[in-house]
Amino acid sequence: MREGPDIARIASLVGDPARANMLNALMGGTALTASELALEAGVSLPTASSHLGKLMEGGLLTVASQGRHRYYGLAGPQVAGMIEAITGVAEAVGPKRVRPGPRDGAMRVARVCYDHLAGEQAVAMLDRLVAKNVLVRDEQEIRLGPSAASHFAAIGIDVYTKPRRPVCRACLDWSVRRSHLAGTLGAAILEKILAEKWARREKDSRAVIFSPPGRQAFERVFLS
Amino acid sequence: MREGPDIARIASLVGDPARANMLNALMGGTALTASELALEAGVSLPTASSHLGKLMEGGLLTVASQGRHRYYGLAGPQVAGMIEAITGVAEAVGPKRVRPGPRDGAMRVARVCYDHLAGEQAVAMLDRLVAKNVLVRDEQEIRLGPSAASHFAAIGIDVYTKPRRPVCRACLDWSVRRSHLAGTLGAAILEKILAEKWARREKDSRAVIFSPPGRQAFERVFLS
DNA sequence: CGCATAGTTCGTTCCTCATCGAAGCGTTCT
DNA sequence: AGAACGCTTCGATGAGGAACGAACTATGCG
Repeated sequence: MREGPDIARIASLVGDPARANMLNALMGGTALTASELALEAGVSLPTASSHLGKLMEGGLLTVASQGRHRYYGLAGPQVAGMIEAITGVAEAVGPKRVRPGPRDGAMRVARVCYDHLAGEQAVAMLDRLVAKNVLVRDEQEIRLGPSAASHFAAIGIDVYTKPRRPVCRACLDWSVRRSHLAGTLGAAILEKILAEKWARREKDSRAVIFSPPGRQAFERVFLS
Repeated sequence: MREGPDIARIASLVGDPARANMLNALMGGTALTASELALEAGVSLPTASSHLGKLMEGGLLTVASQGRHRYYGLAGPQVAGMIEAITGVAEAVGPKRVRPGPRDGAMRVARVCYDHLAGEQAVAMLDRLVAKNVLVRDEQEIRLGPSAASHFAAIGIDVYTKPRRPVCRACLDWSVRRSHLAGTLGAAILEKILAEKWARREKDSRAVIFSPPGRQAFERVFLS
């Protein structure tokens, strides 16, 4: 009955679980591809595409086509602010969850994020690689350092194998609120971790469980 | 897939047009009854009751029972802030409507708000009544002034006829962002306006159209 | 008590919209 | 060119939920 801006239209866009997950994933500021968002939301690609279309039409998203990839990002700080506000209310009225406590401890420590490792372990690893100057952090971007090629070759990872995708990318970690390493290099490292059987994936979950010796090996290689 | 506060749940509560209208109506800060909100949202009472139940369960509303009335209000400033944020986005991305222009001119000038008059005419009327000290504004409340009884009696309105409901109440006008007069007195005045045929109601709309002589009469009685 | 008003609950109907498989485009790599 | 990949469009299916009428509870009035 009332006139005025169509707040129901906007709110209902955020009101779908799949779309909410996508928006949440984009809150890190990094633009993501449709496939990544589909995984993030837990829906198929066609479904994700449909959702993205609606979010675009609603003006909540922008898109940048790069080759055959389409990078979706939040339309602006105002949209991000709105999501923050909604999150605040949801937190306030939501089930009084125990303080940052170990809701799902394993997930906080290490988990899969698309095709690479996320969680405390992943954040620590990126920190260490940057500290050792193997990787160079430059604002939003991450680049290979001078010793990167030899450093990773020693571990059995060729940083130049799949040049199609960006080799490195920063990806914001929801549990730690800091970045971890994505891109082909991040994917290769996760692949190695699983191939060496340092860790196994929890069934039907994104959690990654390290075995005690596996953890030692990982720390020796990436955190020393 | 992502953990975290259930933002979709909250957003979907706001995402229904009926509920959005209710929340919008409550943004004025005045608590309203279920019937008033049903009218505001343009739905039947049972439907409104169901919506209110959901908003309560979601923690967005509080309720205060007074006799057989139940006054619903926003749960707090955080909720109001969230609605503001959503409204901001909706305004920004919405159809670039012409500046406050006469979207529906008649509605801005005068319309029905539940059982009383709203719009520019109503706001002007309340201003004038307060200026003449017939009514006394005291913060949120409006009370009868010393000359109120005689003043309204002269027009043929008995301010003491229906003591069940508050005689006066402030109601925020969405188009002008200022208050107009609600309560039994507000209702009685609207009744008189229609009874005297100073104005007629637009079919299927809340607009109230004054005839030229009717407008003069109204201005003589209430705006002089 | 009986009647009126305010609100909720129940049950049914109906429609929107999320979902996915299959197929269709455009890009990139070999 | 052909194959692989990223993404969108189309069509069919299905479930959730918004809507209202009717019946029920609760409060107030005479």
